[in-house]
Amino acid sequence: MQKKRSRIQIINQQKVLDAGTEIFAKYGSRGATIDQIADRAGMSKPNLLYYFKTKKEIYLAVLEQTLNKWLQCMMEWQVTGTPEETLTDYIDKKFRFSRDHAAGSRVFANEIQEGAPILKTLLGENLKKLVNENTSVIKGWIKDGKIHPVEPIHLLFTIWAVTQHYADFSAQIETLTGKTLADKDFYKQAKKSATQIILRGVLK
Amino acid sequence: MQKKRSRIQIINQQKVLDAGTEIFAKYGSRGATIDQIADRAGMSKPNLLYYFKTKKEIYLAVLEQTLNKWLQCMMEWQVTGTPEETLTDYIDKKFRFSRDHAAGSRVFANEIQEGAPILKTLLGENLKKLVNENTSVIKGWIKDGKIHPVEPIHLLFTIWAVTQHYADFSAQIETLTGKTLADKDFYKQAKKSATQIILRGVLK
Amino acid sequence: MQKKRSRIQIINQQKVLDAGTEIFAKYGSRGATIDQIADRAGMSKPNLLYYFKTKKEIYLAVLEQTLNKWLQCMMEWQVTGTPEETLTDYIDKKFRFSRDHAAGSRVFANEIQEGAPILKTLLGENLKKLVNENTSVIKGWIKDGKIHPVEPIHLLFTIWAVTQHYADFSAQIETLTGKTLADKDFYKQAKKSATQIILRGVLK
Amino acid sequence: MQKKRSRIQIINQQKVLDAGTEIFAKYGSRGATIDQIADRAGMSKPNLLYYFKTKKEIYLAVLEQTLNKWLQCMMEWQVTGTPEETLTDYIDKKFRFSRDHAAGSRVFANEIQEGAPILKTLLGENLKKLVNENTSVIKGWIKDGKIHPVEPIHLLFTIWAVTQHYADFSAQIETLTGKTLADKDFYKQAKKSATQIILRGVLK
DNA sequence: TATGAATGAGACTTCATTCAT
DNA sequence: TATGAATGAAGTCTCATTCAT
Repeated sequence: MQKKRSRIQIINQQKVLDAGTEIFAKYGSRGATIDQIADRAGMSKPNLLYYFKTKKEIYLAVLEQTLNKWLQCMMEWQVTGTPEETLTDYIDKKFRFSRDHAAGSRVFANEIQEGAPILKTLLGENLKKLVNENTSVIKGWIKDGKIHPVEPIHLLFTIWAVTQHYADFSAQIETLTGKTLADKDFYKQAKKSATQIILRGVLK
Repeated sequence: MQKKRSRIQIINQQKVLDAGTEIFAKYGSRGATIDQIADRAGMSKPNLLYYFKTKKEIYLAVLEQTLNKWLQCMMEWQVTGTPEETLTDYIDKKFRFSRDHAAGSRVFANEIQEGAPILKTLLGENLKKLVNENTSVIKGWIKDGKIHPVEPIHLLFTIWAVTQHYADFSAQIETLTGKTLADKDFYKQAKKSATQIILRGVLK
Repeated sequence: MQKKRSRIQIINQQKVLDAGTEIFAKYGSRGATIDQIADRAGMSKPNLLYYFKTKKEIYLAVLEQTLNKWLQCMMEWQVTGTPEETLTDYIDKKFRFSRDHAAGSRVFANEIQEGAPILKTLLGENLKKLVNENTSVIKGWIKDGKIHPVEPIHLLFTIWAVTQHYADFSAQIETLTGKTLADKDFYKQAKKSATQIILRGVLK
Repeated sequence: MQKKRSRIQIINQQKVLDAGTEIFAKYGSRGATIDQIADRAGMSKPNLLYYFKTKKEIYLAVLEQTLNKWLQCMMEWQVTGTPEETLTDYIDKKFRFSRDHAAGSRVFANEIQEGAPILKTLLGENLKKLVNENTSVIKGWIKDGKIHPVEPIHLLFTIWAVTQHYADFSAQIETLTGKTLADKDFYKQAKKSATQIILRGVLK
């Protein structure tokens, strides 16, 4: 029997998660303070702690929520189409994630920089499995002569790098261009450029 | 009259900078503690504070030192050669920076995620100027029909993204491959893959 | 006009008093928390506070309830009989109190250790008067040559010490013997031993 | 190689232990606050925490220090002499402990009331062994017809009860008599009365 | 009568920084 | 130059109490 969560509980917990995502994205799990999170969530610190007993608990929930969305994105790698279709679709999904979950992406980046003490246990072997599936598909393409020979794992890293960059370095990008992925034209342009380079870079 | 710096001073200050770089890379400017830095530097906290009066001073020095090395790397963009030569050389330099200054790169990444409050003043318009120079060159190549038309700034972002990814996400990469850029073969493979994709992606 | 107390009110207030006695006995007036008491009383914290407005109020009520029972016990010192009868009866009553109100006895012990800030005002001169009456009786016995000469107050302390020990140190006693005063045989044995020693110790 | 402890460290740690003993005696492990302890020790809270990292650590050290003194007292049960000599000596030692370590005795009393979560592990089977040795001796006396038949364990409890009572209930005793064991005459009187009653209570 | 939600005060603990040697 | 000792400020968390329903 699962715990009943009243309407207000769900709303407030989500408020905390959203605020926490923003703050953890900026300052990391250690640098972030409950005060900051409570402030951004628009509630008092003790009230926040009524919903999540400890800072760690908030961090965990933030990580988990982001992870779920991220895994969903990762798993939707469509293996049925041609390499061009598959890669285009994958890059599209990753870009969408970067735009819609920029802060979450940065929380991940931070967690990884801190040595991923939590993520490792949350992910376990899941990521490895997903990656193995993806690289297998790429290997197949190469064997079938559909794309240029390239180390599959590095192709994946390249895609991740480019798509996540727009989320993780949005501050820098905004300084240089005045734009973020929230800007529709900029988003299209960024996605188009990245897709072009990568596709042309591997397709025969 | 500038302060005399004895031999031991120079050595110890560098010890602190190295330790600080590692710790700030992991935990950000707020999350890092002087204790951790002193510990890694192998000196007592008060002794460390004899060399740098405050935590902020350490952070600033770390940032500045990394910035100098980074700017040097950025400015060595050789505009004389062909696009192929120029890009190959640039990617090579960025990869070398990622390998030799992985922690510094992560300090940057953190600083940018925190909103780059210090970097902005340290960089001022320098980065914009550099970027403008680079994009001008790329625009010239396109106009001359030497490379496919791409948004120059996004090409730059792509290169940065890929090259920095190996430094900033080394923890994740190590989990998945068991390797880091410190591994010679892995380094070559990564650089080769990235270079291939990007060059093929833009060259005609 | 006194407040009407409904049936449920009386029941719940007693629940709180019982739970409070247990918890205050373990952790003292400061160390005990309303949460613990509410938990043990099987009601929510706000509901508990509907019956007693503050923690102090609970503590006071617990103390007062125990005090009443204790005074009743103390006042039933039967002066009419022989020393043997009187002491036997007194020890019996004190033992019964220890058995039936072990937790209450420990609440007292705690209160006294904390300096008895409340008890002092609740007791006022009552205890002194009672003690004076008792010591007078003992003095009479001595004068009449009925018992060995002994400082009356120390005889009282001895009786209190032994009888209360079984309540206040029941945890230790249980560790060593596996028994408590709730065990009928153990209770008889303890009372018999104590009575024997004390009676033989003072009777001629 | 054991940690070096400078002179001032030893002094300050002892200051904390003494203050801690007093405060824990009054308020128990939960009710006591670091502020109170620091206050009584005459040092600032952070400075106190420089010597003992947590409140629990102080509590443990207090308990351990008292335990050592207590065990020493318990183990000096001189089995060589007559029952009269042995018991007199034992009561004397227990009284001295009550006088010299009254606060420590109350810390114990509190710890036992809280269920002795720490003491149990610190003591382990030690106390049981000690008690078994003592009761064996008493059984021998009874078999040899040297003392009246009594349950040995209850004789021990009686002695403990009376001797500890003067420490654990010193507040009450002071209220009633205006004296504590620190008063030489009162100490002698108390010890004499207790010894008389108990000896006469068991010796033939 | 009962309880989920909210909060200010205060307790524990960490940490940057200073002092004294 | 080096470090043990000390501290104020700030951060995490608990808890008595109140509010609203």
